[in-house]
Amino acid sequence: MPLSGPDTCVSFVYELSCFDLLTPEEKELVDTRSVLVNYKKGEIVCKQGSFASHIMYLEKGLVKIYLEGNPKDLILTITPQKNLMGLQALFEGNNTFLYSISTYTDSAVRLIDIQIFKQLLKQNPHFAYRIINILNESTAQSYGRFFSLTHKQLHGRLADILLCLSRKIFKAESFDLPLTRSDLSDLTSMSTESVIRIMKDFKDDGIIDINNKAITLIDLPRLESISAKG
Amino acid sequence: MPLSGPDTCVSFVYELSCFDLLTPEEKELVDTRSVLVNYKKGEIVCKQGSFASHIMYLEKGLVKIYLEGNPKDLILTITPQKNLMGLQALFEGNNTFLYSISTYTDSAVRLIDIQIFKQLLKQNPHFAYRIINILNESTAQSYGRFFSLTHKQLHGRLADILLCLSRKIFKAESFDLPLTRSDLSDLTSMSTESVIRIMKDFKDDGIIDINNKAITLIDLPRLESISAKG
DNA sequence: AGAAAAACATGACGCATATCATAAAAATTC
DNA sequence: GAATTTTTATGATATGCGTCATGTTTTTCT
Repeated sequence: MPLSGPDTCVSFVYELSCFDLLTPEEKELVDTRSVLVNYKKGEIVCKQGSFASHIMYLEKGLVKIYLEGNPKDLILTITPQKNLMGLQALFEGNNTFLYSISTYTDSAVRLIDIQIFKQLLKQNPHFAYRIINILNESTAQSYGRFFSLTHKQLHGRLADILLCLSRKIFKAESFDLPLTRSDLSDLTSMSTESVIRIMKDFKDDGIIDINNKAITLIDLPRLESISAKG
Repeated sequence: MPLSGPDTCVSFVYELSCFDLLTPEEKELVDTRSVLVNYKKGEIVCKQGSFASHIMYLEKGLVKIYLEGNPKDLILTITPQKNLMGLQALFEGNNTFLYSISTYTDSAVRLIDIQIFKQLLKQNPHFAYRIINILNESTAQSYGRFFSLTHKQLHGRLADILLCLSRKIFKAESFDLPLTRSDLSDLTSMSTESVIRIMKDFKDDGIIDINNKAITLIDLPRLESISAKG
Protein backbone atom coordinates (compact mmCIF):
# COMPACT_ATOMS: atom_id res chain seq x y z
CA MET A 1 0.00 0.00 0.00
CA PRO A 2 1.43 3.37 -0.97
CA LEU A 3 2.35 5.80 1.73
CA SER A 4 0.05 8.43 0.30
CA GLY A 5 -2.93 6.13 0.28
CA PRO A 6 -6.17 6.84 2.06
CA ASP A 7 -5.45 4.50 4.95
CA THR A 8 -2.79 6.82 6.21
CA CYS A 9 -4.96 9.86 6.20
CA VAL A 10 -7.00 10.14 9.34
CA SER A 11 -6.29 9.20 12.88
CA PHE A 12 -4.26 6.43 14.32
CA VAL A 13 -6.33 3.56 15.51
CA TYR A 14 -4.24 1.49 17.79
CA GLU A 15 -6.14 -1.66 18.52
CA LEU A 16 -4.29 -2.77 21.61
CA SER A 17 -4.55 -0.70 24.73
CA CYS A 18 -1.20 0.35 26.13
CA PHE A 19 -2.56 -0.23 29.63
CA ASP A 20 -2.65 -3.98 29.12
CA LEU A 21 1.09 -3.92 29.64
CA LEU A 22 0.93 -2.46 33.13
CA THR A 23 1.22 -4.53 36.27
CA PRO A 24 -1.81 -4.63 38.58
CA GLU A 25 -0.05 -2.19 40.92
CA GLU A 26 0.68 0.17 38.04
CA LYS A 27 -2.92 0.00 36.85
CA GLU A 28 -3.99 0.80 40.37
CA LEU A 29 -1.62 3.78 40.34
CA VAL A 30 -3.15 5.07 37.11
CA ASP A 31 -6.62 4.68 38.58
CA THR A 32 -5.83 6.61 41.71
CA ARG A 33 -3.90 9.33 39.90
CA SER A 34 -6.37 10.00 37.13
CA VAL A 35 -9.89 11.29 36.76
CA LEU A 36 -12.59 10.52 34.22
CA VAL A 37 -14.26 13.58 32.74
CA ASN A 38 -17.38 13.55 30.63
CA TYR A 39 -17.81 15.92 27.72
CA LYS A 40 -20.93 16.67 25.75
CA LYS A 41 -20.94 16.82 21.98
CA GLY A 42 -19.16 19.92 20.70
CA GLU A 43 -17.24 20.68 23.86
CA ILE A 44 -13.57 21.54 24.00
CA VAL A 45 -11.36 19.00 25.75
CA CYS A 46 -8.15 20.97 25.59
CA LYS A 47 -7.04 24.23 24.13
CA GLN A 48 -3.93 24.78 22.07
CA GLY A 49 -1.32 26.76 24.01
CA SER A 50 -2.73 26.11 27.47
CA PHE A 51 -0.76 24.24 30.12
CA ALA A 52 -0.68 20.49 29.81
CA SER A 53 -0.56 18.81 33.18
CA HIS A 54 -1.92 15.47 32.07
CA ILE A 55 -2.03 12.87 29.34
CA MET A 56 -5.50 12.18 27.95
CA TYR A 57 -7.03 8.82 27.13
CA LEU A 58 -10.28 8.81 25.19
CA GLU A 59 -12.32 6.04 26.79
CA LYS A 60 -15.47 6.78 24.84
CA GLY A 61 -16.45 9.11 22.04
CA LEU A 62 -15.13 10.70 18.87
CA VAL A 63 -13.01 13.85 18.76
CA LYS A 64 -11.07 16.05 16.40
CA ILE A 65 -7.50 17.09 17.13
CA TYR A 66 -6.74 20.33 15.34
CA LEU A 67 -4.45 23.29 14.97
CA GLU A 68 -6.19 26.63 15.32
CA GLY A 69 -5.52 28.94 12.41
CA ASN A 70 -6.69 32.26 11.18
CA PRO A 71 -9.21 32.09 9.64
CA LYS A 72 -9.18 28.33 9.06
CA ASP A 73 -8.20 25.47 11.36
CA LEU A 74 -6.28 22.40 10.30
CA ILE A 75 -7.61 19.09 11.59
CA LEU A 76 -4.69 16.78 12.33
CA THR A 77 -6.70 13.68 13.10
CA ILE A 78 -10.17 12.39 13.79
CA THR A 79 -9.66 10.13 16.78
CA PRO A 80 -12.07 7.46 18.05
CA GLN A 81 -12.24 5.89 21.47
CA LYS A 82 -9.42 3.87 23.08
CA ASN A 83 -6.70 6.26 22.01
CA LEU A 84 -4.16 8.31 23.87
CA MET A 85 -4.09 12.04 23.18
CA GLY A 86 -1.65 14.78 24.10
CA LEU A 87 1.47 12.59 24.25
CA GLN A 88 3.53 15.48 22.92
CA ALA A 89 3.19 17.09 26.34
CA LEU A 90 5.71 14.49 27.51
CA PHE A 91 8.38 16.34 25.62
CA GLU A 92 10.72 17.91 28.15
CA GLY A 93 10.68 21.66 28.11
CA ASN A 94 7.27 21.89 26.50
CA ASN A 95 4.32 21.62 28.82
CA THR A 96 1.70 23.27 26.64
CA PHE A 97 -0.76 21.63 24.28
CA LEU A 98 0.32 21.72 20.67
CA TYR A 99 -3.27 21.48 19.50
CA SER A 100 -6.88 21.80 20.53
CA ILE A 101 -9.28 18.90 20.89
CA SER A 102 -13.07 19.03 20.71
CA THR A 103 -15.73 16.34 20.70
CA TYR A 104 -18.09 15.22 17.94
CA THR A 105 -20.11 13.00 20.25
CA ASP A 106 -20.58 12.73 23.99
CA SER A 107 -17.22 11.54 25.21
CA ALA A 108 -15.37 10.34 28.30
CA VAL A 109 -11.74 11.31 28.74
CA ARG A 110 -9.40 9.97 31.40
CA LEU A 111 -6.92 12.61 32.52
CA ILE A 112 -3.72 10.98 33.73
CA ASP A 113 -1.19 12.87 35.79
CA ILE A 114 1.80 13.52 33.54
CA GLN A 115 4.33 12.77 36.29
CA ILE A 116 2.74 9.36 36.83
CA PHE A 117 2.82 8.72 33.12
CA LYS A 118 6.51 9.62 32.97
CA GLN A 119 7.20 7.38 35.94
CA LEU A 120 5.48 4.46 34.21
CA LEU A 121 7.55 5.04 31.09
CA LYS A 122 10.74 4.99 33.11
CA GLN A 123 9.93 1.94 35.19
CA ASN A 124 8.13 -0.23 32.67
CA PRO A 125 10.08 -0.71 29.44
CA HIS A 126 7.32 -2.71 27.76
CA PHE A 127 4.92 0.12 28.34
CA ALA A 128 7.47 2.59 26.97
CA TYR A 129 8.04 0.37 23.97
CA ARG A 130 4.31 0.33 23.27
CA ILE A 131 4.18 4.10 23.47
CA ILE A 132 7.05 4.30 21.00
CA ASN A 133 5.05 2.13 18.65
CA ILE A 134 2.02 4.38 19.01
CA LEU A 135 4.10 7.48 18.31
CA ASN A 136 5.65 5.81 15.31
CA GLU A 137 2.34 4.82 13.84
CA SER A 138 1.13 8.34 14.33
CA THR A 139 4.18 9.73 12.57
CA ALA A 140 3.79 7.35 9.66
CA GLN A 141 0.19 8.41 9.15
CA SER A 142 1.14 12.02 9.49
CA TYR A 143 3.55 11.60 6.58
CA GLY A 144 0.82 10.07 4.47
CA ARG A 145 -1.45 12.98 5.12
CA PHE A 146 1.40 15.36 4.45
CA PHE A 147 1.75 13.95 0.99
CA SER A 148 -1.97 13.92 0.33
CA LEU A 149 -2.45 17.53 1.33
CA THR A 150 0.55 18.93 -0.50
CA HIS A 151 0.66 16.83 -3.65
CA LYS A 152 -2.92 16.00 -4.54
CA GLN A 153 -5.64 18.26 -5.79
CA LEU A 154 -9.09 18.69 -4.38
CA HIS A 155 -10.83 15.58 -5.70
CA GLY A 156 -7.98 13.32 -4.61
CA ARG A 157 -7.80 14.85 -1.15
CA LEU A 158 -11.53 14.49 -0.54
CA ALA A 159 -11.52 10.92 -1.85
CA ASP A 160 -8.70 10.13 0.61
CA ILE A 161 -10.67 11.47 3.53
CA LEU A 162 -13.93 9.76 2.60
CA LEU A 163 -12.18 6.42 2.18
CA CYS A 164 -10.31 6.82 5.43
CA LEU A 165 -13.39 7.79 7.42
CA SER A 166 -15.16 4.77 6.01
CA ARG A 167 -12.34 2.31 6.70
CA LYS A 168 -10.74 3.55 9.86
CA ILE A 169 -13.40 5.38 11.79
CA PHE A 170 -16.82 4.03 10.87
CA LYS A 171 -15.72 0.69 9.44
CA ALA A 172 -18.67 0.67 7.04
CA GLU A 173 -19.48 1.94 3.58
CA SER A 174 -22.54 3.75 4.91
CA PHE A 175 -22.27 6.04 7.87
CA ASP A 176 -23.76 9.11 9.48
CA LEU A 177 -21.17 11.83 9.28
CA PRO A 178 -20.95 13.89 12.47
CA LEU A 179 -18.55 16.28 10.70
CA THR A 180 -19.82 19.33 8.88
CA ARG A 181 -18.65 20.32 5.41
CA SER A 182 -16.53 22.91 7.15
CA ASP A 183 -14.85 20.16 9.16
CA LEU A 184 -14.15 18.27 5.95
CA SER A 185 -12.61 21.44 4.59
CA ASP A 186 -10.35 21.75 7.65
CA LEU A 187 -9.40 18.13 7.12
CA THR A 188 -8.58 18.50 3.44
CA SER A 189 -7.23 22.02 3.56
CA MET A 190 -9.68 23.40 1.02
CA SER A 191 -12.56 25.85 1.14
CA THR A 192 -15.96 24.74 2.42
CA GLU A 193 -17.49 25.63 -0.94
CA SER A 194 -15.06 23.31 -2.70
CA VAL A 195 -16.00 20.44 -0.38
CA ILE A 196 -19.66 20.99 -1.23
CA ARG A 197 -19.00 21.22 -4.96
CA ILE A 198 -16.86 18.08 -5.05
CA MET A 199 -19.31 16.12 -2.93
CA LYS A 200 -21.92 17.06 -5.51
CA ASP A 201 -19.58 16.00 -8.33
CA PHE A 202 -19.13 12.61 -6.65
CA LYS A 203 -22.87 12.29 -6.17
CA ASP A 204 -23.67 13.27 -9.78
CA ASP A 205 -21.13 10.70 -10.99
CA GLY A 206 -22.71 7.97 -8.88
CA ILE A 207 -19.60 7.53 -6.76
CA ILE A 208 -21.22 8.34 -3.45
CA ASP A 209 -24.71 8.98 -2.16
CA ILE A 210 -25.57 11.79 0.21
CA ASN A 211 -28.71 12.26 2.23
CA ASN A 212 -28.14 15.03 4.65
CA LYS A 213 -25.64 13.58 7.12
CA ALA A 214 -25.90 10.05 5.73
CA ILE A 215 -23.08 9.14 3.37
CA THR A 216 -22.77 5.97 1.33
CA LEU A 217 -19.71 5.09 -0.70
CA ILE A 218 -21.13 3.40 -3.78
CA ASP A 219 -18.30 3.02 -6.27
CA LEU A 220 -15.25 2.24 -4.16
CA PRO A 221 -12.96 1.35 -7.08
CA ARG A 222 -13.54 4.74 -8.68
CA LEU A 223 -13.04 6.52 -5.40
CA GLU A 224 -9.77 4.66 -4.92
CA SER A 225 -8.74 5.53 -8.44
CA ILE A 226 -9.43 9.21 -7.79
CA SER A 227 -7.46 8.94 -4.56
CA ALA A 228 -4.51 7.32 -6.33
CA LYS A 229 -4.42 9.72 -9.26
CA GLY A 230 -4.55 12.72 -6.94
CA MET B 1 6.46 31.15 19.59
CA PRO B 2 3.61 30.07 17.33
CA LEU B 3 3.42 26.50 16.23
CA SER B 4 3.56 27.50 12.61
CA GLY B 5 6.72 29.52 13.03
CA PRO B 6 9.88 28.90 11.08
CA ASP B 7 11.65 27.09 13.91
CA THR B 8 9.34 24.16 13.46
CA CYS B 9 9.92 23.80 9.79
CA VAL B 10 12.98 21.78 9.04
CA SER B 11 14.57 18.88 10.79
CA PHE B 12 14.71 17.99 14.39
CA VAL B 13 18.01 18.85 15.97
CA TYR B 14 18.29 16.95 19.16
CA GLU B 15 21.34 18.27 20.95
CA LEU B 16 21.87 15.41 23.36
CA SER B 17 22.88 12.07 22.02
CA CYS B 18 20.59 9.27 23.07
CA PHE B 19 23.62 7.03 23.44
CA ASP B 20 24.85 8.93 26.47
CA LEU B 21 22.18 7.12 28.43
CA LEU B 22 23.53 3.67 27.69
CA THR B 23 25.69 1.72 30.11
CA PRO B 24 29.25 0.89 29.02
CA GLU B 25 28.15 -2.66 28.26
CA GLU B 26 25.25 -1.42 26.17
CA LYS B 27 27.52 0.96 24.27
CA GLU B 28 29.82 -1.94 23.62
CA LEU B 29 26.86 -3.93 22.34
CA VAL B 30 25.93 -1.16 19.93
CA ASP B 31 29.52 -0.98 18.72
CA THR B 32 29.76 -4.68 18.03
CA ARG B 33 26.35 -4.91 16.42
CA SER B 34 26.60 -1.92 14.12
CA VAL B 35 28.67 -0.83 11.16
CA LEU B 36 29.76 2.59 10.00
CA VAL B 37 29.15 3.26 6.32
CA ASN B 38 30.54 6.20 4.39
CA TYR B 39 28.52 7.89 1.69
CA LYS B 40 29.65 10.41 -0.87
CA LYS B 41 27.72 13.55 -1.64
CA GLY B 42 24.53 12.79 -3.53
CA GLU B 43 24.35 9.11 -2.68
CA ILE B 44 21.23 7.33 -1.49
CA VAL B 45 21.35 6.02 2.08
CA CYS B 46 18.03 4.23 2.02
CA LYS B 47 15.22 3.79 -0.40
CA GLN B 48 11.54 4.20 0.39
CA GLY B 49 9.77 0.83 0.38
CA SER B 50 12.86 -1.34 0.78
CA PHE B 51 13.39 -3.56 3.81
CA ALA B 52 14.56 -1.87 6.95
CA SER B 53 16.78 -4.12 8.99
CA HIS B 54 18.53 -1.38 10.94
CA ILE B 55 18.21 1.98 12.62
CA MET B 56 20.46 4.68 11.19
CA TYR B 57 22.48 7.23 13.11
CA LEU B 58 24.03 10.06 11.11
CA GLU B 59 27.46 10.52 12.67
CA LYS B 60 28.65 13.03 10.12
CA GLY B 61 27.13 14.87 7.18
CA LEU B 62 23.90 16.42 6.00
CA VAL B 63 21.02 14.55 4.41
CA LYS B 64 17.49 14.99 3.15
CA ILE B 65 14.71 12.67 4.22
CA TYR B 66 12.00 12.64 1.59
CA LEU B 67 8.93 10.98 0.19
CA GLU B 68 9.22 10.04 -3.45
CA GLY B 69 6.40 11.38 -5.56
CA ASN B 70 5.43 11.58 -9.17
CA PRO B 71 6.69 13.87 -10.54
CA LYS B 72 7.76 15.79 -7.45
CA ASP B 73 9.22 14.59 -4.16
CA LEU B 74 8.32 15.97 -0.75
CA ILE B 75 11.25 16.62 1.56
CA LEU B 76 10.20 15.82 5.11
CA THR B 77 13.32 17.12 6.85
CA ILE B 78 16.85 18.27 6.27
CA THR B 79 18.81 16.44 8.94
CA PRO B 80 22.32 17.27 10.16
CA GLN B 81 24.77 15.04 11.98
CA LYS B 82 24.15 13.45 15.38
CA ASN B 83 20.59 12.45 14.56
CA LEU B 84 18.79 9.14 14.45
CA MET B 85 16.99 8.25 11.24
CA GLY B 86 14.53 5.54 10.34
CA LEU B 87 13.02 5.11 13.80
CA GLN B 88 9.67 4.36 12.19
CA ALA B 89 11.06 0.99 11.23
CA LEU B 90 10.66 0.07 14.91
CA PHE B 91 6.95 -0.05 14.39
CA GLU B 92 5.83 -3.64 14.70
CA GLY B 93 4.47 -5.06 11.52
CA ASN B 94 6.20 -2.53 9.31
CA ASN B 95 9.75 -3.29 8.41
CA THR B 96 10.06 -1.14 5.32
CA PHE B 97 11.40 2.38 5.03
CA LEU B 98 8.70 5.02 4.91
CA TYR B 99 10.98 7.42 3.09
CA SER B 100 14.18 7.72 1.13
CA ILE B 101 17.32 9.42 2.41
CA SER B 102 20.12 10.91 0.34
CA THR B 103 23.20 12.93 1.23
CA TYR B 104 24.05 16.56 0.51
CA THR B 105 27.62 16.19 1.73
CA ASP B 106 29.98 13.31 2.34
CA SER B 107 28.43 11.51 5.27
CA ALA B 108 28.99 8.70 7.74
CA VAL B 109 26.03 6.63 8.86
CA ARG B 110 26.05 4.04 11.63
CA LEU B 111 23.70 1.17 10.88
CA ILE B 112 22.46 -0.40 14.08
CA ASP B 113 20.83 -3.80 14.12
CA ILE B 114 17.13 -3.23 14.72
CA GLN B 115 16.84 -6.17 17.14
CA ILE B 116 19.61 -4.74 19.28
CA PHE B 117 17.91 -1.37 19.24
CA LYS B 118 14.63 -2.94 20.35
CA GLN B 119 16.44 -4.83 23.07
CA LEU B 120 17.98 -1.61 24.38
CA LEU B 121 14.58 0.06 24.43
CA LYS B 122 13.13 -2.79 26.44
CA GLN B 123 15.94 -3.08 28.94
CA ASN B 124 16.89 0.56 29.45
CA PRO B 125 13.90 2.77 30.29
CA HIS B 126 15.94 5.96 30.29
CA PHE B 127 17.04 5.25 26.78
CA ALA B 128 13.45 4.53 25.77
CA TYR B 129 12.31 7.72 27.42
CA ARG B 130 14.87 9.70 25.44
CA ILE B 131 13.68 8.10 22.22
CA ILE B 132 10.11 9.05 23.11
CA ASN B 133 11.26 12.62 23.52
CA ILE B 134 12.97 12.56 20.16
CA LEU B 135 9.86 11.18 18.48
CA ASN B 136 7.73 13.77 20.18
CA GLU B 137 9.92 16.63 19.08
CA SER B 138 9.82 15.29 15.57
CA THR B 139 6.03 15.10 15.68
CA ALA B 140 5.73 18.65 16.98
CA GLN B 141 7.90 19.95 14.18
CA SER B 142 6.00 17.93 11.68
CA TYR B 143 2.79 19.68 12.77
CA GLY B 144 4.41 23.08 12.33
CA ARG B 145 5.44 22.23 8.82
CA PHE B 146 1.99 20.82 8.14
CA PHE B 147 0.50 24.16 8.94
CA SER B 148 3.07 26.10 6.98
CA LEU B 149 2.63 24.02 3.84
CA THR B 150 -1.14 23.93 3.88
CA HIS B 151 -2.04 27.39 5.20
CA LYS B 152 0.61 29.77 3.92
CA GLN B 153 1.24 30.95 0.44
CA LEU B 154 4.49 30.88 -1.48
CA HIS B 155 6.34 33.82 0.07
CA GLY B 156 5.52 32.72 3.60
CA ARG B 157 6.54 29.14 2.94
CA LEU B 158 9.88 30.10 1.45
CA ALA B 159 10.56 32.59 4.28
CA ASP B 160 9.89 29.78 6.76
CA ILE B 161 12.40 27.51 5.11
CA LEU B 162 15.12 30.14 4.73
CA LEU B 163 14.79 31.13 8.39
CA CYS B 164 14.84 27.56 9.54
CA LEU B 165 17.85 26.62 7.45
CA SER B 166 19.68 29.61 8.90
CA ARG B 167 18.73 28.95 12.51
CA LYS B 168 18.61 25.21 12.79
CA ILE B 169 20.97 23.84 10.22
CA PHE B 170 23.69 26.37 9.44
CA LYS B 171 23.37 28.49 12.59
CA ALA B 172 24.48 31.60 10.71
CA GLU B 173 22.87 34.32 8.64
CA SER B 174 25.25 33.61 5.78
CA PHE B 175 25.68 30.12 4.47
CA ASP B 176 26.50 28.11 1.38
CA LEU B 177 23.37 26.29 0.38
CA PRO B 178 24.01 22.72 -0.73
CA LEU B 179 20.37 22.45 -1.82
CA THR B 180 19.30 23.28 -5.34
CA ARG B 181 16.27 25.41 -6.11
CA SER B 182 14.53 22.19 -6.95
CA ASP B 183 15.26 20.92 -3.44
CA LEU B 184 13.79 24.10 -2.01
CA SER B 185 10.72 23.48 -4.12
CA ASP B 186 10.41 19.96 -2.72
CA LEU B 187 10.69 21.44 0.78
CA THR B 188 8.09 24.12 0.22
CA SER B 189 5.79 22.18 -2.05
CA MET B 190 5.89 24.68 -4.89
CA SER B 191 7.30 24.69 -8.41
CA THR B 192 11.01 25.27 -8.97
CA GLU B 193 10.17 28.34 -11.04
CA SER B 194 8.26 29.83 -8.14
CA VAL B 195 11.22 29.33 -5.81
CA ILE B 196 13.46 31.16 -8.26
CA ARG B 197 10.99 34.01 -8.75
CA ILE B 198 10.43 34.51 -5.03
CA MET B 199 14.15 34.36 -4.26
CA LYS B 200 14.53 37.13 -6.81
CA ASP B 201 11.69 39.08 -5.18
CA PHE B 202 13.46 38.78 -1.82
CA LYS B 203 16.73 39.86 -3.39
CA ASP B 204 15.17 42.82 -5.21
CA ASP B 205 13.56 43.91 -1.95
CA GLY B 206 16.88 43.76 -0.09
CA ILE B 207 15.69 41.00 2.21
CA ILE B 208 18.32 38.47 1.23
CA ASP B 209 21.43 38.40 -0.89
CA ILE B 210 22.23 35.62 -3.33
CA ASN B 211 25.51 34.85 -5.02
CA ASN B 212 25.26 31.52 -6.66
CA LYS B 213 25.11 29.08 -3.75
CA ALA B 214 25.92 31.70 -1.12
CA ILE B 215 22.88 33.04 0.70
CA THR B 216 22.80 35.89 3.22
CA LEU B 217 19.72 36.82 5.18
CA ILE B 218 19.92 40.62 5.39
CA ASP B 219 16.60 41.84 6.74
CA LEU B 220 15.58 39.23 9.30
CA PRO B 221 12.65 41.22 10.75
CA ARG B 222 11.03 41.50 7.34
CA LEU B 223 11.63 37.84 6.62
CA GLU B 224 10.02 36.96 9.94
CA SER B 225 7.11 39.24 9.17
CA ILE B 226 6.59 37.52 5.81
CA SER B 227 6.78 34.17 7.58
CA ALA B 228 4.21 35.22 10.18
CA LYS B 229 1.76 36.74 7.70
CA GLY B 230 1.89 33.66 5.52
C1' DA C 1 -43.85 25.59 17.51
C1' DG C 2 -41.68 29.51 15.97
C1' DA C 3 -37.49 32.21 15.73
C1' DA C 4 -32.71 32.44 15.24
C1' DA C 5 -28.58 30.48 13.96
C1' DA C 6 -25.89 27.35 11.63
C1' DA C 7 -25.04 24.54 7.74
C1' DC C 8 -25.58 23.65 2.91
C1' DA C 9 -25.76 25.09 -1.80
C1' DT C 10 -24.72 27.54 -6.31
C1' DG C 11 -23.03 30.91 -9.54
C1' DA C 12 -19.77 34.78 -11.01
C1' DC C 13 -15.36 36.49 -10.70
C1' DG C 14 -10.45 37.08 -9.71
C1' DC C 15 -5.96 35.68 -8.62
C1' DA C 16 -2.21 32.89 -7.05
C1' DT C 17 0.41 29.57 -8.87
C1' DA C 18 1.57 25.79 -12.16
C1' DT C 19 2.93 24.82 -16.74
C1' DC C 20 5.30 25.51 -20.96
C1' DA C 21 8.87 27.42 -23.83
C1' DT C 22 13.29 29.10 -24.28
C1' DA C 23 17.77 30.52 -22.99
C1' DA C 24 21.82 31.70 -20.09
C1' DA C 25 24.91 30.31 -16.58
C1' DA C 26 27.18 27.00 -13.78
C1' DA C 27 28.76 22.51 -12.69
C1' DT C 28 30.25 18.14 -14.03
C1' DT C 29 32.46 14.87 -17.05
C1' DC C 30 35.90 12.84 -20.08
C1' DG D 1 39.66 22.61 -21.37
C1' DA D 2 36.01 21.59 -24.45
C1' DA D 3 31.58 19.17 -24.33
C1' DT D 4 27.61 17.70 -22.01
C1' DT D 5 24.52 17.93 -18.37
C1' DT D 6 22.45 20.24 -14.69
C1' DT D 7 20.88 24.31 -12.65
C1' DT D 8 19.19 28.92 -12.81
C1' DA D 9 16.49 32.33 -14.99
C1' DT D 10 12.49 34.80 -17.30
C1' DG D 11 8.37 35.66 -19.82
C1' DA D 12 3.70 34.14 -21.69
C1' DT D 13 -0.19 31.50 -20.96
C1' DA D 14 -3.50 28.52 -18.70
C1' DT D 15 -6.22 26.92 -14.77
C1' DG D 16 -7.45 25.25 -10.27
C1' DC D 17 -9.32 26.97 -6.63
C1' DG D 18 -10.54 30.65 -3.27
C1' DT D 19 -13.46 34.52 -2.44
C1' DC D 20 -17.65 36.93 -2.51
C1' DA D 21 -22.55 37.32 -2.89
C1' DT D 22 -26.91 35.44 -2.29
C1' DG D 23 -30.37 32.08 -1.25
C1' DT D 24 -32.16 27.68 0.72
C1' DT D 25 -32.35 24.12 3.97
C1' DT D 26 -31.49 22.09 8.35
C1' DT D 27 -30.55 22.39 13.12
C1' DT D 28 -30.69 24.54 17.49
C1' DC D 29 -32.67 27.19 21.02
C1' DT D 30 -36.32 29.06 24.09
